[in-house]
Amino acid sequence: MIIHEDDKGLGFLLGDAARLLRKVIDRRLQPFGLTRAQWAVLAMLASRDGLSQSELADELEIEKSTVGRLIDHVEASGLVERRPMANDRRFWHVHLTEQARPLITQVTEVILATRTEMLKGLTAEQQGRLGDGLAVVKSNLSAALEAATQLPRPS
Amino acid sequence: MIIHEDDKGLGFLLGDAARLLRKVIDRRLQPFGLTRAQWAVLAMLASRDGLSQSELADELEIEKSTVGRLIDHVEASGLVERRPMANDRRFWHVHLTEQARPLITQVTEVILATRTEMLKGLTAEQQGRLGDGLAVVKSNLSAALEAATQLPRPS
DNA sequence: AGCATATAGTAAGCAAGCCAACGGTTGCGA
DNA sequence: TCGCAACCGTTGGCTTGCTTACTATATGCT
Repeated sequence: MIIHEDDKGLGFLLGDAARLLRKVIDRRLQPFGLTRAQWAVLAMLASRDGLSQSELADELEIEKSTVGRLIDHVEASGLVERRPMANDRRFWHVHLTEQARPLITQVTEVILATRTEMLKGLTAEQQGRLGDGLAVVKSNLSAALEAATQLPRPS
Repeated sequence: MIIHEDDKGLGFLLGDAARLLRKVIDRRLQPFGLTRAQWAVLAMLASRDGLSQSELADELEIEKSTVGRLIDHVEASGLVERRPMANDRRFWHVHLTEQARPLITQVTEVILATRTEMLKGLTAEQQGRLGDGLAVVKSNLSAALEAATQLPRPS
């Protein structure tokens, strides 16, 4: 009765699901001129406007060079604005523009609809367990990454 | 007690976990001169040698243009060979080379070790439920993608 | 004061996805 | 038989991601 797609392994399953999700969202956001990655930036700023690029990189867990390019795009689209900081000229605060607000409310609906569609057929409890499981996996992988990075073993 | 990383939503969680997994595997496969995507090709050929590129694209669920470039890489590494098909000169069969075999057994161990590491702290039943949940999500997303694609409704 | 170090952001290069468009083969139908 | 449709693979262009290296600015230590 259970689906048990074990042929390809959980790792591939995880990658496939994530890739599919990106594909679906990219398509649905195309009419808005956005991609999934750009939306992640906007969504973060919607709740915490004025973050610096490095803070954004930390929150989104991607590299700062990637964040820089993403902001180039959304800034070119006029959705975001880099404002210099007075006391420290090294970094910028990234702010949403006026025209971003209405677009964000629209896109949020699309995203939420997609999420419920993606979780169709799962009970609330199953969804919770899925989230818990993914969180465990994520923290295991973070640990593995750090362990691999610090080659100098602390003995 | 439960981790419940719901702030960013299940979609982001899924993407984050998948991105981390790719990062970890890419690092661990770097000594072998492989990436995660190239490994996917080799793993598929290991069980079904001689597939065509289109068949590979179907199995791996990625575009044929992506498959073509992946094969360019692994072919340049000497792990794979494009053999013309006699009766139909349109396509090639992709075959593993001799030197690929031992490498595949080595890499398989790394991959399996990473999988168990990624699932550390989850019981077998939890792992099963995680896989089932992901499979449901994946099939929901596939359906969403197809629905979006076929604009001409068959009425 | 002055130099070393750390930090914010940028730039260049590569891999992997996608899409769209093209060229070469095959095969079917008029 | 001829031509058109379908199919396989390639190419080019775009976005995102990582890595590494670089510039500019701050800060801290001597």
